[in-house]
Amino acid sequence: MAKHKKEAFTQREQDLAAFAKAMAHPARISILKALAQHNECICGEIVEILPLAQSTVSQHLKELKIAGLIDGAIDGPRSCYCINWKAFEKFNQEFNSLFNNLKLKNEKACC
Amino acid sequence: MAKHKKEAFTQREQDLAAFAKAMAHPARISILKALAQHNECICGEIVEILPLAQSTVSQHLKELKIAGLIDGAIDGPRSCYCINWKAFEKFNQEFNSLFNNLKLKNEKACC
DNA sequence: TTTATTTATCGTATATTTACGATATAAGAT
DNA sequence: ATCTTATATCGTAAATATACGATAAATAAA
Repeated sequence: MAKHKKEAFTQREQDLAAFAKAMAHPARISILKALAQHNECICGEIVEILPLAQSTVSQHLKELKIAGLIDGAIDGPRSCYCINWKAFEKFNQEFNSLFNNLKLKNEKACC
Repeated sequence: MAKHKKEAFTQREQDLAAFAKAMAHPARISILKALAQHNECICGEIVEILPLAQSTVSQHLKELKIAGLIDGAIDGPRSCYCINWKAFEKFNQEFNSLFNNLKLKNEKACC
């Protein structure tokens, strides 16, 4: 009885949650940061930046790619990743429309 | 060998990841949305909104509270929750400083 | 062709998350 | 005092996530 009930929620809720989930690990934040700081794709440097085994980094990269936060291209024996800015833009909009717009009205906390 | 290595990352990375993790489930997004739309605390209505058992909702609320995204006050037999706007403000700033600022420079994707 | 290099995937052990029902707790209502 | 209502916590089963080493795959270099 631990089957996820994610289908029971709206698509927007699921999408926002999926984006958040992709960022829900410091290693992935670190990867995203490294990619965001480079204008060009990074190929192998990421493995050296992170304190994790190569296979683990590869797994994190895969998750980020599946979630759509990064794009990747295979370039010979090496791969090439970069931030998918469109996905971030969409997340930002969703996040703001959910919270920041409401914040202006409801600034005063009640507990 | 599945021990988390979160300590190996910076505090900011861990904090951002922890915030994202709290939002990484549609049920919690739904709870946050409901709370954000109300200026006053919702007590029991949340359980009725969600398609989940009362105990499960309570568990999600607890996670959100521990992560600091919501505040809660016990008021007799019922509880009272509301958004912690300060935490959202902080997250927004961190997120923007990590990604949106960089985005302006690196708009052009490369793969 | 063989060898080296780089990255992805597989197998697997452990940890964490998710969900539920059952039960405890705490205060108001009767 | 007892019953009702609202919420939290416990126990637990199943699902997912995390990490690593080993290995595969794919190209470049020799």
